[in-house]
Parts: sequence; structure tokens; C-alpha cells
Amino acid sequence: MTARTLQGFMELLPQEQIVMEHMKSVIRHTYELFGFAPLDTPILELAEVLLSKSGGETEKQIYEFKKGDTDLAMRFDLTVPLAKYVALYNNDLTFPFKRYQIGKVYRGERPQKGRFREFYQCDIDIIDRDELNIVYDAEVLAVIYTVFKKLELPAFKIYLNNRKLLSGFLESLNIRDKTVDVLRLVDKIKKIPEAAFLEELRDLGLPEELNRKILEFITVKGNNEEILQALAAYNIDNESYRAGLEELRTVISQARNLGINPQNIQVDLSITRGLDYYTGTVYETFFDDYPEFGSVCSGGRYENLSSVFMDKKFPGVGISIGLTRLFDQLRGKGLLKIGGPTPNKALIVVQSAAYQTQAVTLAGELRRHDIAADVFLRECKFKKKMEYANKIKVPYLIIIGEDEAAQGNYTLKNMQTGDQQRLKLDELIKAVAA
RNA sequence: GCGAAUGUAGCUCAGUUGGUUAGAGCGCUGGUUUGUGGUACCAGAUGUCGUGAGUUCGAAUCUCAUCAUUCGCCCCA
Repeated sequence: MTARTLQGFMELLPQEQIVMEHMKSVIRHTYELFGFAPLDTPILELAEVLLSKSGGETEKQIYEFKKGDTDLAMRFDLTVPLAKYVALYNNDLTFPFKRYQIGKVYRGERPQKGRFREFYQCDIDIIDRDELNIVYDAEVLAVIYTVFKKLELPAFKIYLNNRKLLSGFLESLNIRDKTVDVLRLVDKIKKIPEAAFLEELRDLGLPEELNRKILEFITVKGNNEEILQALAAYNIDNESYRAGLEELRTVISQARNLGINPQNIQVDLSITRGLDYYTGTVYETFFDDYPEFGSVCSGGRYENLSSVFMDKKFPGVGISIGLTRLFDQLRGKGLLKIGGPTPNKALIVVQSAAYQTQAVTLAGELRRHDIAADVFLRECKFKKKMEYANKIKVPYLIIIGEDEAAQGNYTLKNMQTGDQQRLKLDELIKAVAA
């Protein structure tokens, strides 16, 4: 029997896991800072629930199995479980309902770079009844912006668009029936040359003249203000188009009021998102210098979250950080500050077993002062104890030996600088806590 | 689901037209005399060369199969 881990499942060493947990904690705290409440739903659900609103692609990738007579499935994302949750508890929830959820989701697809079968999604969503204020679409941007800033990530941009613009535009060209196909193609524009894009449009049976217009429309360049102006200049007489433009304008201006640096958001009309339940604003986040990472955070607005479960209307807007991908790609580029494999601030070592009692007592004292500390208990040469302390990269080493015991003090060694000093208990605690 | 590539020590890899006991660096273990690590020096361990079969006097090297991994496409975080 050889030990191995399934492909597409991430497993980390302690020094990496510590960084991962830190990122999770920053995300969690930021989400709560914006007033989102925590939510946890089961990893397993009835298959019929998870497959309720999905297209063919989900069915192909979802892990599904039978236990007894029950058809079960592992959650594919956190949005469908949220839809079920809202349908189930809407009478007990207070709207607008803001929730966050950080959890693993499962997709049985072929693992590739940045693609996992088990990965963390860190979702936020705001759900309301009947109508949801458009300003929330800007708030979602502010949350992501704050998280990325706090995580000290490389330069990034949140690209946004409004689906109503393109669908209104296509409607005005009288090719509304091709909307889904065109959207799928638009999503690929960054990956394929323009000629190939035009050819694929031609394959849809659209006339050359329209195709040029579509290409021109989705590749409008400029800063946010310039793009908004260009969109207004199109002067398209279509209700959906006008609504989309107005929404986009509001989101941009409110984002500024929320304190987002305009450098970090960019209107991009080629962002459409594959998932067909989005109806308005859509988001995707990329790093300026690492486009190959793919989108590390995306989402959008949907008009009707729980429609498959009930008649009431619940519009929402949400976004999700793909934490596993984010972590994996940053690690691959050496962009993570990976430290030692221990959360300990101090390690206590004794010169000989005779001082074990003092060591254990001191550890208790440090922990009562909220200082993560540990006693090294393996009996070996003192040199080995030093090597251990060095290897786990613990910031402080506390030594107890004959002299210290006699004088009733401790030797505190800063492992980074090598400096050491003799301190009494209260001085020691102060020095380590600093 | 479709297409392509790659499998040699824990990791990254070398291994010359098939030729004897398969190598390097990093890491790991021990040591350089007993209260001090990170540097240096010395020594050491670890491989059924992915697996199975075939060709050959002889295979890490050639052929086939198989498994695994990786990279594209599709779709997505």
C-alpha cells in the first residue's frame, strides 16, 4: 500500500497551511467588517437539490452517488446551497440578508494548473425580496477591494460589466436569439485573435457587418469615464441597454464613494461570465502582471435566486474568491511570505531534565498571557535543541539551565539576531509579547 | 469527453551511438569532545530507473501494452 493523495486535491505542509489559514482569517474578518453574517451549509445535499437549476456542464462535473436509496451529491458551488437555504428559511431571515460562506466545493473535472477538484470558495451575497438596491453591486466591489488590499496581493484589477448592455445591444441589432452563443464567444475574445473571433461569429450565420459592430462594441477601450461616454454615444434605443448603462454608471460612481481606487476597477465589455443565471452586473478579477493566473474572484447579480424552489422573488448580488487557486498560483510564483511551520512565538528548552518542571510552569505562564509557547521535551544534546528551534523558525528561544535556576531568571534568545539576555519572569513576558 | 507530452533518490534533474557495482545539487541523518542554531568541513543513508512483457549475449536507454502525472480544448474559482 503506497500513501498517496487524489489528484486535484490540495494538501499543504504546516508552514504553508499557516499562510492559508491567515488568508482565510483576513477574508473572514473583512467580510464581517462589511456586515456579512457567517453561514455554513452541508457539503452533501440531495442530488435533486444541487442539480435543480444546473445546465449540462454541472451535471457532468458534479460528484454524485447513492447511499442506500438516496441520491446524494457534493456541492458544486456555494450559491445553489444558498438558494436552497433562502427558500427554506426565508420566513426567519431578515432582508436584505447578507451572508458569507467560506467552504470547500467539489468538481469532478480534469485537474490542470490552477484547477482543482476540491477547492475553497469564499462567497459573499446580498439577497433582498423583490428588489435589491444597485448600490450593493458597488459594495461587493468594495469588499473584494478591501480583502485584496489587506492580503497585500500584487497589483490587480476587478473588471466589471453589465449584461444588460450587450443583450440590449444585440436586441437592437435584431439578433436576440443568438445572445447565448454570442456571449459564449465574447468571453473568449481575450484568448483568440480577432480574425478567429469574426470567423466564429460568421459560423453562427451572422452577417459580416454586424460582426464588426459586435467586435467594436466589446473592445471599446479607455478609462471608466471614457467607456461610459462611448456607451452613451451609441445612443441605442433599447430599454435593457439604457438600464444597463444607468446601473453601470451608478456602480462606478458609488464605488468611488466607497473609497475604491479607480485604478483597481475597470469596465470591460468583454466580461460576460459563463454562468447563465447572471442578469446584470458581472465581475472578474485578474492580476495585472499575472494574467495567466486566471480569474481569482468573480461573480455578479442575479434576479431570482430561489426560483426553482419557490415562487417568491429574491434578487441578489454576490462574488466568490477562489482561494485555493489564489493560494496555489501565488505560491507557484513565490509571492507568499512563507515562514516557519509553527505558530509558536517562543520555545522553551532546558539544559537538562532537572529543569523540566520550571519549563512546563513557564509555558503555562506565557500561555496565560496569550503568548503561543511550547516546551521542547525530547532528551538530546543541547545542540540538537538549538537546531530544532532554528528549523521551526521560532522567533524566541527561552533557555533554562543551572545558572538560570540558581538566579531565578531566564535566558531569552532572539533567534533572528542571536542576541540573548537574562530576564526575570515579568520582563521576559513583556519582551516576548512585544 | 477530445488532443499532446512526460515518468531515474524526499525535491530539481544528468545519464553521451544499448555495455560491468546508476550519478549530481538541494534536502535528510550523524560527526567536528559534553550551555548555543543558521555558515564551513567530514561521513552516511535512501532508487525493484512508474509497472508488465518483448527484442538482445546485455536495456534507465529500443518496441508494445498498462498505470500515473502534467499541459492544451471544453467549462470554470
